[in-house]
Amino acid sequence: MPEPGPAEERPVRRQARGLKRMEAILDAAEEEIAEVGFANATTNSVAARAGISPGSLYQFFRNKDEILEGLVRRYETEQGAFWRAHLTDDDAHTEMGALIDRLVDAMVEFKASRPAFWALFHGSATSDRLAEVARDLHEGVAFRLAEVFELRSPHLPPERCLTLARMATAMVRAVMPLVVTAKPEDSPALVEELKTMLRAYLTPALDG
Amino acid sequence: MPEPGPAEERPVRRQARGLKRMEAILDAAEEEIAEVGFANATTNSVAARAGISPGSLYQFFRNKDEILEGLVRRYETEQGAFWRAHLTDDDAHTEMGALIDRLVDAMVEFKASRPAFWALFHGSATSDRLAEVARDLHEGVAFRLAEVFELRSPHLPPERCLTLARMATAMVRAVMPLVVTAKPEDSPALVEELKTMLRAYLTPALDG
DNA sequence: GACAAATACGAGTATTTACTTGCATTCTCG
DNA sequence: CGAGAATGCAAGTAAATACTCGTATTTGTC
Repeated sequence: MPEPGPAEERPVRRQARGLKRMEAILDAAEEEIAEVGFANATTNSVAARAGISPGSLYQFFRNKDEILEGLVRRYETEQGAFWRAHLTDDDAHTEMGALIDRLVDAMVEFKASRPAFWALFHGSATSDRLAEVARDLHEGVAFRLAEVFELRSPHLPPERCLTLARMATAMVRAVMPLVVTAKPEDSPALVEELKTMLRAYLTPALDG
Repeated sequence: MPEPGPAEERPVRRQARGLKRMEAILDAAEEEIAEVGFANATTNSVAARAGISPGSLYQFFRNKDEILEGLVRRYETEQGAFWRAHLTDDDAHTEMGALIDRLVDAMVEFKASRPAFWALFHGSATSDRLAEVARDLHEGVAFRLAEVFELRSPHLPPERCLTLARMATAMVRAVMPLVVTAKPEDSPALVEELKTMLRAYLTPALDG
C-alpha cells in the first residue's frame, strides 16, 4: 500500500536536455544575483535570462531557495577542485615565500576569472544561507592550509596551525576588495603588499 | 507666484516629540535589519517595534530607503566621534605596540557595544547603499590613520602611509568575524594574534 | 483661548512576485 | 511505433508589503 507519506519524493530522471537547462538556469541566476543580490533577484527574471518560461524553471527547481542551493553546490565543487589543484602535500617542502607567491597569485587569478563568485560571497552578501556557505568554504580552505602547515612544522600543535591558517586566509579575503577597487595599475602593488604581510606574519611563526 | 515646482520641498519643523520618535524608529530599524537584513525588514514591522502605526512612520521617513539613510547618518556621526576620541595627533609619538594595543582594543569594545552596527556593515550586507557607505566609513578611518602615520614617519611618502593604513584597517576588519564566531574563551587569543600581525607588518614599515 | 502645524492612527490600495495550473510538445525505451 | 515520462509554455493566483488617505488628537505660538 503506497502511503502518500509526508512528501512523496520521487526523484526525476533528468534527460541531457534537462541537465543543460539546469546549468543555464544556474548561470542566469548567478548573473542576476551578482547584479541585484539574491533578495532582489526575481525568479521570473532568472527564467527570462535563461531563455525559458517561469513554469519551466519550476520544473527543475522547486523554489527560489533551491536555485541558490544549486549554485552553492556548484561552487563547492569548483572550490574543491581549485584547492586540490593548487595546494598539495608537496607544498609542505616548498619555500615559504614561494608558496605564498603561488597561492596568492592563484587566488587572484581565480577571482578575476569568476567575478560573480566574488560578488556573491564577498560583495554585498545576499542571504543567510550564502553567508553560512561562505563561512564553510572558507573554513574548508583554512583546514586544508592548516594540514600543509602541520606537515611543514610538525613541532607546532595542530590548533596553532589552524589559527595561523585562518588568519592567513582572512588576510587574503580582506585585501581582495582593495585589489578590486584599486586603479588597475595599483593592483599589483597591493598584491605585493599582501604577500609581504603574509611573509612577515607566517615565516617567523612557522619556520622560526 | 509660488510655482508648484517639481517637488515643493517644505522642511517640516520637528517638535521634540517627533525627534524622539525618529530616534525610536531608527533604533527599531537597527534591530530589525540586524536580525533579518534590510530587504526582509518590513516597514510595518519596524513601526510595530517602535510602538507606532505604519502611518506615523511615514510621517517621518518618506520611504524605506530614507530610514536606511537616517541610520547611515547616525552611524557616520558616531563613527566620527569615536575616532576623534581614540586617534589624536598625539598618537604620532606613542610607541607602536602601545598604539596598536589601544586601537584594536577600542575597536573590539566598540563592536561589542553595538552589535547591530556590525551586523549591518560587516555581516550579510544588506543593500548597495549600505555597502557604499561602509566603504566610505572605512576609507575615512584609513585616511585618519594615514595622517597619524605621516606625522610619525615624515620620511615616508603620503600615499605609502595611506596604503599601510588601508592594509591595517582591512586586517582588523578581516579578523573581527573570527573573533565574533570563535568560542568566547578563544577570542582574546585571536585579538592578540591580530596585534602580533599588525606589529609584524607595521613596525618595520613605519619605524624601520 | 485659538489657530496652524505636527503627530498619530489603521484600514485600505496598488504593486510586486513566488509559485501553480492546464495543456502542448519532445524525448526515451520497450 | 507508442506509452509514459520529461520538458515546455504563459496566463493566472495568492500572499506579502510599501505606502496612502481621511481623520482625530496633541503641541507650539500668538
